[in-house]
Amino acid sequence: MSARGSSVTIKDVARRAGVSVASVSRALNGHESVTPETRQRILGIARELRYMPHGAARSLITRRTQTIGAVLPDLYGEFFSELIRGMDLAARRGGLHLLVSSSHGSADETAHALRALQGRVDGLLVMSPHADAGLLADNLPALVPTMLMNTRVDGDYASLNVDNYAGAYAMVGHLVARGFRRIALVAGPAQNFDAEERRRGYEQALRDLLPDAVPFVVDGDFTEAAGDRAARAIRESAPDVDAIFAANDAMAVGCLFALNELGLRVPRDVALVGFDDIPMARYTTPPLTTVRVRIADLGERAMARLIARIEQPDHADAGAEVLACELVVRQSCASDGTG
Amino acid sequence: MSARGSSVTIKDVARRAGVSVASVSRALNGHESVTPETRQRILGIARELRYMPHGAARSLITRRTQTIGAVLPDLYGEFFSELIRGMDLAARRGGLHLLVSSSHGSADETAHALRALQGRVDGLLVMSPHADAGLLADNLPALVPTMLMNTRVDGDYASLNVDNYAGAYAMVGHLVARGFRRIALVAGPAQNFDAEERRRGYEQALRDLLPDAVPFVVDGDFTEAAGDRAARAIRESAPDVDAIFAANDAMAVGCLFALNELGLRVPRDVALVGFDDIPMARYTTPPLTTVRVRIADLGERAMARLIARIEQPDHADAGAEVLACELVVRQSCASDGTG
DNA sequence: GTTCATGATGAAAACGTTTACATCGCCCCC
DNA sequence: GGGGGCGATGTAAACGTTTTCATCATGAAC
Repeated sequence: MSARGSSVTIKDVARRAGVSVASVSRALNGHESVTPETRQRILGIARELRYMPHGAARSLITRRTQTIGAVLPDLYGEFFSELIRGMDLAARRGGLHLLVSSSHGSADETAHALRALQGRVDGLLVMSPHADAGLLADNLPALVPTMLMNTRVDGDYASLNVDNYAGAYAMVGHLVARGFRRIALVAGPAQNFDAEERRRGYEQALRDLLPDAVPFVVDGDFTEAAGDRAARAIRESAPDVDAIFAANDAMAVGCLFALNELGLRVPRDVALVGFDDIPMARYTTPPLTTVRVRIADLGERAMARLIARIEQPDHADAGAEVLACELVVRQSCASDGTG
Repeated sequence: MSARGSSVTIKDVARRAGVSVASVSRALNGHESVTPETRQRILGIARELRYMPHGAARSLITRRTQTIGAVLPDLYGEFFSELIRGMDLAARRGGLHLLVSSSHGSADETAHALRALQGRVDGLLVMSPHADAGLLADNLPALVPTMLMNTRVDGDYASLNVDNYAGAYAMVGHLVARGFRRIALVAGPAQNFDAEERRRGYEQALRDLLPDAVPFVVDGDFTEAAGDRAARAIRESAPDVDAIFAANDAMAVGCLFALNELGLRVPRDVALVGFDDIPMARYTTPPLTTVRVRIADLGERAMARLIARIEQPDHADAGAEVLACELVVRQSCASDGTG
């Protein structure tokens, strides 16, 4: 029928129904002050015309977008997959959409993403382990409720952090209790808040529990490839290492792969533990001892708190919350190798 | 300073700079017809005021959102993680954002998501293996460029499908060549297009290559838990099965876990193969023989085609494209068990 | 010293909604 | 029968941008 280039608007519906746009809006949004017959007629015509409200126009006037923006360092791997799942869960419960944006670990891109999200989201979930206070202060839209995750900055932002320090400390404690004495850490990327906290936990635990041991840290970047390289480097330079603590599970998986290729059996020849408890951890052979982060819960909780803040801005739950971790013992670090 | 509830707009900048909003807009968007000094003054004030353009308002007038909407059946697991990564890659290259929406496998939610995205996106990437033609016709915004993925419908939509049939056929061929004769299929969810095509490939290959064999299919739903259950069911009811073909890798991982628990060695006691080649597949023990889908490529390619359509609507690349799969042979189906 | 092009700027319309306010019947009640 | 209340509907403003068009000054060309 209409060969016009633009799509059908509320005006078209109003014209066809012989009413004003106000009535169409009211009918569509379920206001009560419109007679049942008019409403039916309008609804019928809207359906017939395949009318769909224009989101941007609606947002402009209502100041609501029904969307939460999530700015994450990356979208790659099981960790973020789980995180997004948790966010999606809570968002769906609140009837909200999820706009994900990856900063690819770059401060520039983080800034750009934050600015671009202004006016398209009702709230912001920002995980930027590499961000500093200035960046956030400069680029966070002033009036958009924001929740920071695993981020170093804690002015009076609302935030949610994982207790990386305690988790790493507990893991080292477990290894020591099992009799391991030469424990290497495969660290995460430099400048990364999570990575730094985990390393801090490792080092402090070593100081406390094995005062004579010297920390042995090899570099990594949270990827499987880095784990692979690290394991080979450790075997090369320090074959007496009896336990490898990878700062996340992805690297532990890489280590496991390399160790297998080197003909070493885990845990008989060397113990191996990780951090995060990604879904895959229980399916490796042997299943991986790790620190459970409840990644999906983290995303879900952050989203839920954010939504609460949006719905009740007065409550102003601007606190910093820390999520406890939990040691998950599987077969990859049995001291006697029998699991 | 300003204690007003609303955030700073272009008008505030204009007032402070003593110019009209038009000039501010021009300065900010890099138009040439504004003197260098005015531009500098405006830019300075904008920065000082932390002005950020309101996305919805801008979209309303420009009819561009710089955002692509992706409606996926789910956000859970490595498959979607990889898919999203590919999309993100291509989107970023085009300077676009990604708005993901999960339909949780429900037609209602798919419809709702599609409608809600009207006016917030420049293009739509829809993967709904469960959708039928009517649903899409009713709910796809008329003028929004759309790309369908792994979806049964193919009117004159632009689409991108994985060659599931050929992949499954090839896998069965490989198993037969290796000498396996009693091959069970752990199927995907009913009504799912991908699942149906893979099953069709399995059944046809069996008919062609092992005319005497009767197909043996157990139900599954693409989750690890289903794989676990299926493997136990197979061992229970048909211990003579010598190869298990899981319709996706997640279920294969579940099978592997169950088989290990049952004390069976893969591939010595029973061969196991999957489909998708998720990143994890190479890290299981033994590494998993599977059909590589190049998931990230799939997402990237779909996004790239969509962007091309948006930028050059005339070219109208509305074709149906099929992405070939590739057999990846690892150790989980060696016929002699030595890999 | 006109005329004309040019380049910088401003005024205002437009985008598609929602909603405060005005209007207009209608019915009820005195 | 008139006033008051109310329920249904319409009018128009508002949201924050971009962009067309008009305006105005400036300088060049004659």
